[in-house]
Formats: sequence, structure tokens, C-alpha cells
Amino acid sequence: MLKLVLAEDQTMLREALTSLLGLEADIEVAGAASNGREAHDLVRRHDPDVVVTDIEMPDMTGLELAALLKRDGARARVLIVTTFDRPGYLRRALEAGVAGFIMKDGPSANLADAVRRVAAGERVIAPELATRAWSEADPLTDAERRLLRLAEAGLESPAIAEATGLARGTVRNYLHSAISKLGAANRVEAARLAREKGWL
Amino acid sequence: MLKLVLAEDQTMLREALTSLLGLEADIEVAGAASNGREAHDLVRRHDPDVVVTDIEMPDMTGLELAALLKRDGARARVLIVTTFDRPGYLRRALEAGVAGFIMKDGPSANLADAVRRVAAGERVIAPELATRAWSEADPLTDAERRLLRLAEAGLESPAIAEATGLARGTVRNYLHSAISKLGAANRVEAARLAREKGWL
DNA sequence: GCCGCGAGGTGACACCTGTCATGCGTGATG
DNA sequence: CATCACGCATGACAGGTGTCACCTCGCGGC
Repeated sequence: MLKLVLAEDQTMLREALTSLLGLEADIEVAGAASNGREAHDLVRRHDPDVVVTDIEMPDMTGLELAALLKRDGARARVLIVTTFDRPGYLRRALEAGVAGFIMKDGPSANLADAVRRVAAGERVIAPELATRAWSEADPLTDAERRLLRLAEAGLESPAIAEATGLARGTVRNYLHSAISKLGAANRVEAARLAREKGWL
Repeated sequence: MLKLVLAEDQTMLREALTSLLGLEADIEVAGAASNGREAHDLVRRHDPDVVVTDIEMPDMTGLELAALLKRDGARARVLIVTTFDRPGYLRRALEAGVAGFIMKDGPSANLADAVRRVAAGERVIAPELATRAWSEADPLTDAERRLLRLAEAGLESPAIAEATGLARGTVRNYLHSAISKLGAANRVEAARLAREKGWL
């Protein structure tokens, strides 16, 4: 019997997956959480074989959860199930030592199958992503990422400088650097591109 | 027996919902589509009692589908199931004559229930949204919306002017108008706010 | 006919932005 | 010790942006 913990913030999908996985004869859903922190608690309490988790959740993302479980030395193997085919996500997931990474766009029959294979020690990666994961590395520095996030929200350079403690000129230098690394025409496009790649 | 057609672009959720609704004794899922256009075909073919649809889908959104079915004079009643609690979406949905509007964040047990009530002629609206729907009307004109969408992608005024056939000055006038209507500091923030309200 | 109105446009001004050259510390590496 | 890279900063310039006052043209109402 495979014991698993589920983390997914959308209630309807969480409950639907809980029901469907529960129907499998060899799988038992020990707990379902709506964010990473709750999931972390559930893992400590139930010591499951597999953790199935979304990425984008409030409070703690699935990627942060995976990194935390790795640090804990938890026995559970992590299977990421996500909406977004952002290469950066897969890359960060692999760095956090996850055992599987599949997409919500794939057929749901894949899910139980992936859970079994992950539990058996296999590594399961959505094939359409496998080739792209390492093809494009995140070229941004931490500072550039931070400023891009602020620019994305519509802050102007003086406001960003204020918020970060940097000089206005430095803000523009960092953004310039990000813009040219990404091949964008301006900060707005740069933020959009970085977000699409999963680098933000 | 209630016959229904489902439209949802995320394969995993679509299949999960199809299974769960199929388990209900009084509900039959006649077809499931991954976008609005496919769903429209399925409705014509199956003439269902209820259409359960997501909003944000490629090719044709759920809101466009609802409007189209209304124009067709289709018998089917439409139940929107969405991730986003954007007041503008609910408002547009009501204008398109939908019979129900619930959120994926609600418990999945609600879904079958909502389907039955919608089929029975009731109107079902997620209570947390009902009060907010008409509280804030979309103040934007069509031109402003179009330009905001382009600005959001990172285009600059000359490029927007080129794309729309307007003069550069006019582009700035429209954006200025949108910015001040939304109480934003610049076009980027304006686009973000409008998107959050469901006006874009 | 003419009045008003709204869509679209012009021009000017202060400020923000993207680009680039250049400078100054500090800590690592030879 | 020298120097080299790196993080942060400055200054200057062309061009984009936000704001505002004002113009023009077409069209429906009176």
C-alpha cells in the first residue's frame, strides 16, 4: 500500500485528485493540504512514501517544500504536478532533488502511474520538458530578479531605489543588464519573458 | 438524467471532473472539450441540459462560449467554474446570461449540487462574489482596453501606435485616461490593476 | 443651420528610461 | 603585494512617458 500526501491549493482539483487516487487499490491518501507549510506538517505526521504537490501555492510553494523535505532528510519522494511548463521550474525542482515532474495538461491516468513509478525509485519527468530543462539556464543575478519583480508591479526607478536602498542609477543599471540578457526591449517585456521562463 | 457537456483546458482537471460527475447517479457527461470552440460543437451535437465551463481557455473563452450559446438560442444552461474571483468576469458572465458561477476554490461537492440546481432553473452564484459583482463597473472604453493589453506586453507608444494605426499622441492620451481612471501611477500598474479586476 | 459632443490629434514640458563610459571600494587570487 | 573581478555608483544623452491645454472633424439633436 502506497501512502501519500497531497498538496494543491485549488480545492476542487485537490478533492477530485484525492477521490481519484483513493479509488486506486494500492494507494492511500493519508492527507491533503492546501499549501506547502500544511503539507510539511502532514509529511512529518504521516511519513508518506510519496508527496504529490503543485508548485504555485500560497504560504509555501511546492519547490520550497521539496527543498525543505530534502533538508529534513525526509524519506518521502516528491512528485511535482504543475500547470506551467516553465523550464526554470523543472530545473529548480531537479536541484531540490524531486523524483518526478509532470504536468496537469497530461492525462490524469498518468498520475497514479507516476506515483507508482516514483515510489518504486524511478525518476519520472514529463517528456516534453526533459529536453528543455537544461537548455536555457537562468542568466539573472539575485539583484536583477528582485528588481524585475518590482518593475513588474509597475514601480518606477525612484520607487524601486527607495524600496531596495539602491541608488536610482544602480537600479537602471541592473534593469539594463536584465533587459539585455533577456533580449527584451524594456523592463516590462523583460519581466514578462523572465516570468514565462520560470525565473522569477 | 441530466446530460452535460464539460469544457476545461487542463486535462488532468477535466478528466478528474468527468470521472467524479460521472459517478453521480443522475448525471451523464455527454462530452468533454478542452476549449470553447470544441465545446460549442459538442453542445450542438448533444443538446445537453447543462454546460459546465472554465473561463480562461485557448481558442475561445468560457465567457465567449456563453455569449455564443445565448445568441444561438441554445437550450443548455451554462455553469461557469473558474479559478479567478475577478468581479468583471462575473459581471460579463451575467450579461451573457449564464445560470451559474462558482469557483474552483470551493469544495468539489458543490459542483454536482450546482449542476442540479442550475438544471432545475435556479441561478447559482458563489456567495463571496455576489456582492462584489456590481460594486465596481468597468470604467474603461474599448480603445483603452486594447491599448492597455498592448502596453502590458511591453510595447512602447510608437510600437502601439504602429500596431493600432493611431497617432503616438493619441496612444498616450488614451493610456493617460486609463491610468487616471484606475488611479494608477503608470501604464504598467494600470494594466496590472485592470487585469486583476477582470476588465482586460 | 448650428450647437454640442465625442473620437482622434497636436505641441509643449517635466520627468522617467535605456544606454554607455567611467569611477571607486572590497575581497579573492595570483 | 599587485591586480582582477564584482557590486555599486555617477553623469550624460537620446528617446519614451505622463500631463495638460487646445485643435479639428463628423454626426445627431434641435
